[in-house]
Amino acid sequence: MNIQEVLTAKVKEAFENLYSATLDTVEFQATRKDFEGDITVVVFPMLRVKKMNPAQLGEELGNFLVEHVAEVRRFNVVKGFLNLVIDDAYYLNFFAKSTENETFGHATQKAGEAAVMVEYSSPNTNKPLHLGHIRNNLLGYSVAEIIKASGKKVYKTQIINDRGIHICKSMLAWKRYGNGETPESTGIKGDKLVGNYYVKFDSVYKQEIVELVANGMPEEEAKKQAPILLEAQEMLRKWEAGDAETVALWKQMNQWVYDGFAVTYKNLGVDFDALYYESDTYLLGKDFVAEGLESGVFYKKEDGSVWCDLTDEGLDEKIVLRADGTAVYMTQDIGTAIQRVKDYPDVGGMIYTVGNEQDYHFKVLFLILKKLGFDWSKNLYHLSYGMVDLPSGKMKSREGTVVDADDLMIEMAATAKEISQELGKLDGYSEEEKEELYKIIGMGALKYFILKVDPKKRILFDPKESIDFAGNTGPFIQYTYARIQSILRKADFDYSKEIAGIDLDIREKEILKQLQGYPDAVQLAANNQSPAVIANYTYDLVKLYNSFFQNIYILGEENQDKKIFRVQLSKKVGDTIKLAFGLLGIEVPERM
RNA sequence: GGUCGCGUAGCUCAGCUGGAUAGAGCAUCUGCCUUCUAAGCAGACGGUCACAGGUUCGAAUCCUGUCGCGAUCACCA
Repeated sequence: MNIQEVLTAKVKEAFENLYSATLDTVEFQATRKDFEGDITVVVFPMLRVKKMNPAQLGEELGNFLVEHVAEVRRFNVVKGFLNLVIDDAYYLNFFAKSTENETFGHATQKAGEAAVMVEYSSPNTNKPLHLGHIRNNLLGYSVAEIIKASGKKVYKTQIINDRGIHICKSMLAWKRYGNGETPESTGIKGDKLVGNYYVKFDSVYKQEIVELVANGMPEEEAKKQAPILLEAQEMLRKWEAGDAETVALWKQMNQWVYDGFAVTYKNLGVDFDALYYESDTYLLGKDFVAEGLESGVFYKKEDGSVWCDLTDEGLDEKIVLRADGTAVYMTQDIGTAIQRVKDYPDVGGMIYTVGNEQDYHFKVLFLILKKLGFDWSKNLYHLSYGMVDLPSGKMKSREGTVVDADDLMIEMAATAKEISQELGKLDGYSEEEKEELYKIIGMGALKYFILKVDPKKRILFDPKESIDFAGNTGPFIQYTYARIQSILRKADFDYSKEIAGIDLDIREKEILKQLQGYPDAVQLAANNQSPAVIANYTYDLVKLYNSFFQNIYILGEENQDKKIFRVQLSKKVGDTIKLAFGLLGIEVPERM
């Protein structure tokens, strides 16, 4: 039981005894630094129940608590705030218990609790991943890990957009201009190779438009009539008809892309439990449209197209099936969602990690699934995040204004290497170990940089300004972890015994208070689907620890019990950093 | 134009379901490596929380309006 729960009961009891009145809730906050105390009871809300002077009420409550609650040492009252000083013994006792649990703060999976499916990444297969995908992947992966740690079973999934006009464009350009190039023959990473032809397609397409316009065709018309576009559309029709040659090329080029993505995912450190391919699912959903048509959820227009009327919900009408009977995006999303619950019957809800440009789409999708009567539809969430923009504006693959994911990761490691070499603390590490470490630090900087900001806010990324390695950054936190490991390596004595009865330094107490808040931080992060909560929590913990580390001797302490406690405390902070960073997908180094 | 999101220090961001004098980092300036890793620590400087109303004992936080930025409103995905 944490101190807040203990005090809630006692304050209520005090109220009954002193004023024969009943409190529903008791409001707490951390005591401000300017006053003495560890936790503060806000008395203002109590005035509604018992009308009296807030300072006097605080005074009387304080006296009662000191008398009846062992943990409360003393108190002071400032205006309507009752500041309580909590006994060191309480924190030592909490600490002893928390150290028994290696994964303190992470809940074990509760029996009977429904699983959650988290979708993220979901790329198109016609071009390599860029910084925008990095944000998506890091967010999705991290939220999945956080929800796991909050006590639920999680499936990570993605839907790979492997079919459609976009991949046909790359295929066509490769067929025309590729001269049989392969990743093997050129040494170019598969997704990059395919992406090159997507860019090639676009430049030919643009050229054709210019020529058509020069010959007198209106631009709108030219955009639709450019020969290379018509040919790509023809290719898509062939694909849908199952044309052997087209399908073979499609398979081959997609495979190149998958091989390339696999490398990027591995370097990013993300993984998936279940893969869905659009080529398998794009026809799904039609049956449910038919059912919905029958039950009146949808209606048919004269031309045969099927719609859902959402004007009652303040939205528009939305098409769910084309006039020619083919599926639109919404159709397959309906089908895929239903398919997933069929495949994984323990799933009770889903989280879609998709940019905020699709807010409207998901609002509609969830409403439609609700109208179709699926009870799990109430547990569908769109983890909507802001775009990653450059100073010049949006990233555009076709125009080459993207920050490539692979390149960025390499740059981050290179920067880490530069800084490390300047500091020169890695004597005794082999070149291999060093390279591995540079990657860990570089990725730590990148991941923390992205995850520490609230998902819904957009990020401006300036390639000219490198990501920081000092201050509120991943490497700062990793560095603190490495410092702690250094202490632990040097602590060549048995520090396992439980310590009680020592006086705590104010800095030690602050660390203990912060540690006690870790379980709440995990739950809050899970509820808000926000890795930023974990990032900020960890930063605060690390700041407190560094202040302690720099101002108080640990191994140099003469009192044996204090020395042991400080080593234990260091270890616990290190363990917590590792756990928390694990939720962000960031590794921690033994040295740096 | 309708809808949704965002607007906090020069820059990048915290600030939970309303609570004390709004907090960090970067940048600028001072100190600190002959005991545990200076990617650090200790400190200084820096804010009309976009603006205007409202609710409340109390508003950066909740409500309304205005302004600014972004997204979206396709038989595209």
